[in-house]
Amino acid sequence: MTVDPQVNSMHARLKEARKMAGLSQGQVAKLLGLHRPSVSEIEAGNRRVSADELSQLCDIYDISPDWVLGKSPETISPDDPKLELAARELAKLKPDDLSRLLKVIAAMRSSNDTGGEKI
Amino acid sequence: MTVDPQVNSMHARLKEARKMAGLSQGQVAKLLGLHRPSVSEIEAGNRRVSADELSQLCDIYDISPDWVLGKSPETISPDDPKLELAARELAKLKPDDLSRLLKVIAAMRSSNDTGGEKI
DNA sequence: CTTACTAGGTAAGATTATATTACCACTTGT
DNA sequence: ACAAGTGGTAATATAATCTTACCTAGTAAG
Repeated sequence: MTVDPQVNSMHARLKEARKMAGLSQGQVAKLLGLHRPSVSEIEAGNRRVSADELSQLCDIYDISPDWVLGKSPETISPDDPKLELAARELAKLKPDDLSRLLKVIAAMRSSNDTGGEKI
Repeated sequence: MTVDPQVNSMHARLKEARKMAGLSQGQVAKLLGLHRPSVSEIEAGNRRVSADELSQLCDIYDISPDWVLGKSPETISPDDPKLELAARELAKLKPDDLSRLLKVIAAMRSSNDTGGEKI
């Protein structure tokens, strides 16, 4: 998802997630029962987000609260013992997600991957 | 972490987590920069919790936002065959691919997707 | 070029929630 | 009994959000 290390604030992540979900502020506002300016101010960092709103936004955008609040590992040092970390992360996944992930892995291995493209 | 099926609301989980951490409302209030009645009302479900406050509470109680918001995924049993398969596949990845994958995992965690879409 | 439509940012007054102080009851220890 | 600690709740002053409105930029047609 975010692959951009400069997206480090919650409101920026929420904005990014909305765009990734292909939704407008107005659509999100309607889903949340808010007015559009409220969504605008939230994404500008000028308005707080309640825990309930955060929960709904995570459902809408299909992201996790951990990630929105910056509790998920965002950057991994290239020379870490990454396999063990990956194993720990895998254990946290739901079975369906793990199945999806296996497909991602397969796709990665079979691609020639000239680098640079986002997931 | 979990466990009491009757603890199904966020404020109840926050109260439970505070007690598990062995803290009083007054101590938490001081750590959060709030007054004690605010903590009391939060745990009674009469006051909203902002995302920032939620984040701080998770740090203080050593819990995850996913759990507080009821999005904690079922974990896969450590001896799940799919987990071993995934680990073997991960070992075949190039380092850069693995780094990218870890980010995907972080974003994917606990997202509720019954939609069965392809990746 | 003009019109219309969509998306998004922002201002101002009305409305609502929170902050702050205070007082209450209960418990524990002196 | 007393004091200290914990937690629930009320009243009002304060701060936040809501709601409406107006503005700009971009885009697609006429």
